[in-house]
Amino acid sequence: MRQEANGKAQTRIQKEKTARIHTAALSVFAAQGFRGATLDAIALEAGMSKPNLLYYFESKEAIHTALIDKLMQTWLDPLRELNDEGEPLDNILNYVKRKLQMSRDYPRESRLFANEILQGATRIQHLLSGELKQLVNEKSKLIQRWVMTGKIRDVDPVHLIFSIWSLTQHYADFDAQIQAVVGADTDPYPDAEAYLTTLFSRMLQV
Amino acid sequence: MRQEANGKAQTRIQKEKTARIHTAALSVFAAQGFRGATLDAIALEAGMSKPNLLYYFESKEAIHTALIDKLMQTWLDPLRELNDEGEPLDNILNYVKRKLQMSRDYPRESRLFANEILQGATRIQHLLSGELKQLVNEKSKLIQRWVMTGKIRDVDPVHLIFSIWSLTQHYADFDAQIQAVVGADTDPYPDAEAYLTTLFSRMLQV
DNA sequence: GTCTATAAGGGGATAGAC
DNA sequence: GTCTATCCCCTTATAGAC
Repeated sequence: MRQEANGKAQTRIQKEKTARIHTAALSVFAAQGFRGATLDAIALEAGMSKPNLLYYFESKEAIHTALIDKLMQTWLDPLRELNDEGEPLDNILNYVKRKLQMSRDYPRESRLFANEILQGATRIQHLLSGELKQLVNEKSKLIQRWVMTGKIRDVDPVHLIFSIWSLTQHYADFDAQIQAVVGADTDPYPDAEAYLTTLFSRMLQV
Repeated sequence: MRQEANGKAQTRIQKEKTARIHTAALSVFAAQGFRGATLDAIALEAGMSKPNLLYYFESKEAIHTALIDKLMQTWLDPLRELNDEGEPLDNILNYVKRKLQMSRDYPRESRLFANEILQGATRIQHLLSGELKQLVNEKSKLIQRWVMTGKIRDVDPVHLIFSIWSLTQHYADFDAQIQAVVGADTDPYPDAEAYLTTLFSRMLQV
């Protein structure tokens, strides 16, 4: 039985190994989905044997859960930081840029999340209808106030948030399709940022 | 060996069975992904035994391929029909509405496609970098002409197309998340259509 | 802590009776 | 055409030596 599987005190070597497993599992789960991922593939990617991997995590499910939990802690941070300081439109545009940057920097995390939602979100249902819903409601009110006070044009706040998620995560999740269209040698992100800035500016600017 | 696995002449009963398998497999593949889907689950859903299922399709892979091929025949039809008749902005708005309607009417097809892209699109790579890319280039030129002649505002045509795909398919693919936020008893599509119409109108109207 | 060997079970596919 | 029984590989997880 592993002693420290739930994030308690760990030796340096334990931390290093669990981190390597996290990284390897993230790659494999993001690329293959939960069922498509195998412990063999994760162990290979992490450079250790399968039993060794299972010395650090008690099951495949446990690795996946750890990854999802870790992801959900930070995934909503950009939205949480949407606030009432400065110009409302700039705040929204900055949120869009930050989310797009996350797609670029953490495409595996985005795909892990997308796989989870696409297949019914059974493992994170409680987070979606609890914390996520609550956060969307809260930020919707903020956006609604901006509309009421004439800071931005009239818009459905909830669908505005959905559209930001959709448009930014698309560049990570549908990367295979985007690369096929623009060519593997072309970086789509500069054009994407320009396009999204234009889109939200024109839609919201009074 | 099945004689008619590749869409040749079939008896009425063969057609009916293969259709039932298609429908069942679509549900299961869309919900679970290729690896997550099992022949047991498909057979159960189709109301027949597993060997019976394999009498009509020689393998799990064959069922999946048949579904993907069928899907790809029609998936791009709305974009193909984007043309130069009538008002450019109306054409684009109609394309958006039609794509959104497809998400509503065919969510399983959308998720099947999303699963495929998300996991690297290895099985349809040739279609993406062939037919799809070609079609996007062609329609981009059309949109570019509308920009040049001042029919719509200046916009990156390729990213405009990406954004239409992203925003409309999002309502099918991320349904679990959307339902968690708006509530399972609320139909998000009317608001979604209003929101997307506003979005693209404001962005493109001269 | 890490390994080799292996148990246990799921799942794709086939054999052969009817 | 359809079924029951079964094969066999793949995959998760454990046993036990080192």
